[in-house]
Parts: sequence; C-alpha cells; structure tokens
Amino acid sequence: MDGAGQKGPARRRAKPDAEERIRDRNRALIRRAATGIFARKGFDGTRMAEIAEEAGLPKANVYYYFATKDDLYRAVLRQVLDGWTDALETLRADRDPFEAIGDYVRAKLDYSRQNPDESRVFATEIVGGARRLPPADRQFMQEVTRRHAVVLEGWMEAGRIRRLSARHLLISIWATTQYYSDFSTLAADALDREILSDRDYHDATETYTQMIIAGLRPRG
Amino acid sequence: MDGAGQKGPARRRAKPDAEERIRDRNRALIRRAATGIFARKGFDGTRMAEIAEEAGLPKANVYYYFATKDDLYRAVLRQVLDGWTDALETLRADRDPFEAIGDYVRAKLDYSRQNPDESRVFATEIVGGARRLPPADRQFMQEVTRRHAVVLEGWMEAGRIRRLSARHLLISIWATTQYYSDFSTLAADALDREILSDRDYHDATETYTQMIIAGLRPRG
DNA sequence: GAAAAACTTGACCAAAAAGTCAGTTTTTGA
DNA sequence: TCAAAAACTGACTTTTTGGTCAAGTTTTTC
Repeated sequence: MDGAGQKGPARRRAKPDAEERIRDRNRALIRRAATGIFARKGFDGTRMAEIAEEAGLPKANVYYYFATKDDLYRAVLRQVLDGWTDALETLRADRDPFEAIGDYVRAKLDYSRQNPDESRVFATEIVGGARRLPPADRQFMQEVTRRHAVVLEGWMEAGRIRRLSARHLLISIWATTQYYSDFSTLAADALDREILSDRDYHDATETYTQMIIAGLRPRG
Repeated sequence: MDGAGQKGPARRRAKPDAEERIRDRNRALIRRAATGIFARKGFDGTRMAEIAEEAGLPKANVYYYFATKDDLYRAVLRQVLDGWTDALETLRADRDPFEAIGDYVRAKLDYSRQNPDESRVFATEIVGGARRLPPADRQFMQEVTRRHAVVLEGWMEAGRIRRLSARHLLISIWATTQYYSDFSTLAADALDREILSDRDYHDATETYTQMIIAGLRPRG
C-alpha cells in the first residue's frame, strides 16, 4: 500500500518475507521522522536535513529512499488514509444506530489522539487546498463517505434515527472529532489546560455522543 | 488595533482623519494580498516577492510597511481575531437559548464563509502548534471562550438547556462551523461537489442547528 | 566465492528567497 | 514656496536548502 508509484532506484524481486527488511525498515523510519516535522512545520517549513537528522541518517540516504521531498510527503499522507480506514468499520447497517454512532465517535477520537501528527499533516494539507494530495487518495475518501452516508440513510429510512442530511451529519462528526487533535492547542486553551488529558478526551466523547444521540432520536 | 507593536520607520502625529491615508491604505492592501497567499501556501511556502506582486508593489515597498515576514503574518492573524469578535455578540444571556445558539451557528458559518482565507491562515497556524501566535492573542481567545461558557452554563442552571459541558459544546460548534470553510475541499468532496454552494451552506446550517437544538432540549 | 544488486555517504552545486540600502520622488505643514 | 518627513524603489548580498554524484561498503544470489 506504500509506494504505489515508487520508481525507486531498485525494483525488489518477490521474496516471501524476512528478506529485504532494510528497505522497509528505513522507509518507515524516515516516514515517522518526517511525520512529526511536517506536522509542526508544514511542507515548506520542513527541511530534508532535519528529517535526516531526526531519523539518524545522512541526508543523502534519505534521498536514496525517497526521490524527492514531495514523494516523502505523499507517503506520509497516504499513511494517514490507511490508518483511517481501520477506524471506520464500526458504522455498519446491521448495528444499533446509537451504539454504532457512539463507537464511531469514540474510534475516531481515539485514532486522532493516538496519531496526532499524521492527522495534522493531513489537516494542513486540506486547509491549504489539497494541492499535493493525489487524486486517487481523494477519491478513496469520497468513496468511504458515500458508503457511510448510505448506512446512515438506511437508518433514517427505517425511522431509527431522525431524518436529516447524512453527509452534513458525517461532516459534523469528523469536524468535532478531528478538532481535539488537530486543534488541540485551541481546545486546550478553551478548557483552560496546558495540555489535554485522558479525562478531557473522555468528557469530549461523553458530551458529544450525548448531544448527538439526543439530537438524532426520531420524532422531534 | 493594528500595529500595537509597530516600530515602523515613522511615527505619525495625531491627525483627525483624512490625512495619513497612504500608510493605512497600503498596509491594508498588503495585508489582503498576504492573507490569500498565506492561506494557500502557509507561512514558509509564501514568498514576500509574491505578496508584493499580488499587491502590485515592489518588494522593497512591502518591507517599508512590514519590517519582516513575521510581522506581516502576525498582522494577518490579528485581523482574524478582530473579525471574529464581531461575530460573537449573539450569545447573550438574556436571549432565548435556542434562538441565540441558532444565530450563533449561522453567524460563525457566515463569517467563515465570507472570509475563508483569514480563517485558513488561522487554522494552519493552530494546527502547527500556534508557534507564531502572540500570547496576547491566545489569551484574548481564552477570555472570549470563558464568557461564552458562562452564558451557556447560566442557561443550564436555569434548566433551559440540557446540562452538559459548556466548553465541549462550544468546541463542537466551532469545529463544525469552521470545517465548512477551512476544510471546504473535504466538505465539497463529501457532498460530491466541485465547490460548496449557497445551498450547501444553508443545508449545513439547518442540519447542524436542528441536531444541536434537539440535542440540547432539556430532559432526555 | 565472486559478481551483481542494494545500500551508504561526504562533498558539492545552483537556485531561491529574506532582507538591506542608498538614493530618488512625493507629500505635507507652515 | 520650501524644507522636512514620508513614501518609494532597483540593485545587491547572504544564507539556506533541495537535490546530485561518484566513490565506497554491505548483502544477496547462484
């Protein structure tokens, strides 16, 4: 799922497993280092030399694994999407809507919390107009949205939740859950904290799920 | 409210009005040009030469009005806060909670929509850790939050809206309203649009206010 | 065990971009 | 009308930084 378009210096032959670990290990190492720096400084604010240093490798070695800064950046973005995919399996038509939505909110909040840097790189990219996000990745997200909307609409049809725009509802959920990690500085300020605690995340989940669930009860 | 700490090359004498228009006009011109570019490219991605070109001035002239890129950037950030202040007067204790909250959501959504670039510069700054946002500006936001929280809590005390965390509720409102402008690319994708229309903003407002108002009705 | 592939790295380069400055023109106040 | 203040500007400098390269070392393959 990694370098779909990697032209990289060498094409590795198919090999069962244990081999060719070096490449994967180093690419991951570099990507992790890059994620933190991109998150704080943005694409243009990030220097390849700093990523190299953070990864403990010479800069030229970084270039051996990622042909350009852009390549590396896209690899980071891609990783975010892969991470999100997992967090999305809770919204299933066969579940109780309120339980499913509660779990969904929790899962998204958890994921964002566990991976704040990835989430931020992505956020900055979107705010800036998604100029560097590959079209395929955008389409992937659209597809995911569509699927979720269908599930929500199913519940509405069946009268199990209030009838309103499924897509706007999804947007509100994303917005709120992302906010706590992407804008944690602001959220912390709003809560009069230095930094958000477990407790704050818990309260966020409670407050929001309560509100959304009450707001979605049918017949109002 | 502009250059609180402007050391600028010249200190203008007090003069009733019409005079010294040049300075103000040019500073505003530059700031506007800068806002759009900062919004798309971020602080480090923005070149002073491009701002100058966009403003139709030579680069050296831009430096005549803003000593450094950082200065200019902070002026843009400050402008956002000033803009928000106005949009915040709807949440008043003496109003009907549901009307007031509905108006608040509408006002925020409107403001973000009318000034998407400013909003984005601010968002990127926060996501990156607010490293360049002057402490005074952060405190200003905290103060605003506190005041709003007090109003909401008053309504809860009085049993007029459901009792939950006022601050988390505010965060959810901000998050959702900001999303439509800051992340409009993603929102448009989610709604299967090229670009968000009046109609989409209207639907956003309706969906969200309906949900939040239903969610806040006392006794559930 | 040797050829080939994969990996590593210090030194280098060209372009970009923030910021400077000295000198010119315009505006202002009396 | 004129001197001083403000506004303007072309040309220059300095630093930073993405990216290259050629020469080496290690690992894999047969």
